[in-house]
Formats: sequence, C-alpha cells, structure tokens
Amino acid sequence: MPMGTDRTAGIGVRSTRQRSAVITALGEVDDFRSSQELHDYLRAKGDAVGLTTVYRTLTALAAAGQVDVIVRDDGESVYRRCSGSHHHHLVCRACGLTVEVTGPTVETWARGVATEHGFTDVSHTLELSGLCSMCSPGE
Amino acid sequence: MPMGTDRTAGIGVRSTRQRSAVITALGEVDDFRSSQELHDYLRAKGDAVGLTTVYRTLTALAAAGQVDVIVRDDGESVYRRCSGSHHHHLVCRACGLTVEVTGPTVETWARGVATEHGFTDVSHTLELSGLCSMCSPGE
DNA sequence: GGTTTGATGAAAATGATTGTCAATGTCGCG
DNA sequence: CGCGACATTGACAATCATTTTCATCAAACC
Repeated sequence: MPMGTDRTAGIGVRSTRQRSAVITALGEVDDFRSSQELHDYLRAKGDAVGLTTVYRTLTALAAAGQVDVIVRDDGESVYRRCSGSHHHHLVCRACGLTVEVTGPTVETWARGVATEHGFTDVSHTLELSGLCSMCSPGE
Repeated sequence: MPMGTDRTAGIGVRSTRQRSAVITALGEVDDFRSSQELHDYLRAKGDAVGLTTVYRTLTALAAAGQVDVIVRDDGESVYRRCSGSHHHHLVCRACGLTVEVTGPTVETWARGVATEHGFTDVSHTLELSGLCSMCSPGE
C-alpha cells in the first residue's frame, strides 16, 4: 500500500510526450475528431502515439472537462477543444459545421423543471442539429 | 394492390408473431430497456425471438417514432414505449426513474438560436439527469 | 394450393473501446 | 546526479453491442 505520501490533488499525474502530443493535436484541429482520427493524425505528423493511449488521454481530458465530447449517431465519440464554460452545440447535419451556443434560458428552465419534480444535482445534455445556411436547400 | 379498406403500413410490412411479441413486451415494462434485455425478457417469457429480429424491430419502431430511444453514456441504446408527442426525459442517475417532461420554452429557444445562426430544419436532443427525491442524499 | 417476397435467425463479421501486462519514462528524494 | 517507486505506455487480445450474411420460413395475395 502506498504510504503516507501526500494524497492531495495532482499526485500521480505526469507530463509525457504522448500526452502533450494529444493535447497539441487537439489544438491544431478545430472540429470534432474521433480517437482513431486523432491517432492517425498524430501518426501522419510523426508524433506517433499508441491508439490505446489516445483513448485513455481523451477520456481523461473529457472527464476533467478540458475537452468536449459528442457521441455521434453511430456511437463513435468525437472530441474537440472547447471553451471551458458550459455551452451546447449547433451542428450542421450535412457539412459538420459546428457552432457553440449558450442558453441561459435553457439552463434556468432545466433547473426549474428538475426542482419541480424533486430532482437535485441536475445536469443536462443538449444538442441541436440542422442545416446551416450553406447547406440549406433552395438557396 | 390492397383495396381501400386497410393500407395501414403500406406495402411490404407483415404482421408476425415475433413483431407483436416485441411490441407487447415493450408495453409490459415501463422503463427503458436495451435490445438485449428485451431479448432476454422475451426468452424468459417463452416468446423467444431472435436477437437480430429484436434489433431490427426496435430500430424500425424507433424510426417510425413509435418508441423512444435514449443512447446511454456507455453507447448502448435503450427503448421505451412513450407518448407520441415531442418530449424529453428527466432521468434519475441512481435508480433510473424516468419522468417525461415537455419544454415549450426550450423548443422556442432552440428554434430561435438556430435561425439566428442561419440554420434550418432544426431538431434537437435534450436529456436531463439528476437525483430523484428518493435518491437525493441528506434527505 | 401455389407463388411471391418480406421476415427470420444462427452464426460470423464488424468496429469501437477496454483490459492485460511487460517494458519504459518521470519525478521526488537523498 | 543517481535511484527507485510507480505512473504511463503500447502491442495485442478480449469485449461487447450491433450489423451483415444467407438459407429457410411464412404472411398476404392469387
């Protein structure tokens, strides 16, 4: 068993080449990427990182709230570096264009509805999808 | 060509034992179930239906809007027979209790935001999760 | 009854993600 | 600066939900 070493936050997290490669890569692309795509990207760049590691790193980053995750319809998870604050996404069904939107209205509503039903510690997921102006038919 | 009387589901859709077994089963449980769970349930009941068929039937029902689908965090899809109208779900993280909620506010907001960004043909997914009154700590 | 053609299902395929575990790299500490 | 504990890595195997294959079956209609 680990001895009296200080168990405060931050212990046991090391900075490695692979980890920063993944984070850097995330900063270089501006739309959502899957673990596998990021893995390919890194390999093409020369910063090869094991696929397993990419998965682990992205999962960790997502858990830490440092990247945004969207689970696509086909079940694949895609990640993107996002602003830290709470927001949602408006995604174009056709071209993938993604816009971040914030919705104080929704936040308030969500809290209200939840409370009304006796729920506490509420969180929510909200995704909007549609056709952006460039992909809209008839124009 | 079938004459006037009953063209309910159009051409090429047949009513089979398996199909009605799945639909009946959905009516017998009142919370979300995955394809596999429903498959087990049917087998236990004696109404054995192939797993493949359960998947196909549920997918078809979902596409037809006759059941509600939620993709859980782990990526597994779960289905439930729901009211036909548009609504969202408030799910207890601890016990799974599910409440249907409607949000005119959200619908309006969503449409507004989308339009604002030039998007058309917008749809949205929204899920709320929290702890229901029974599962809330401290009370 | 016969024919057409959608429906079924067992097994194999798929594909994303996770587990295994030995090898390696980091970092605190003397 | 060197040591050693232990976090991290990564090739590969394992998992697991879902899909595909494809030969067989059975509604619906004649």
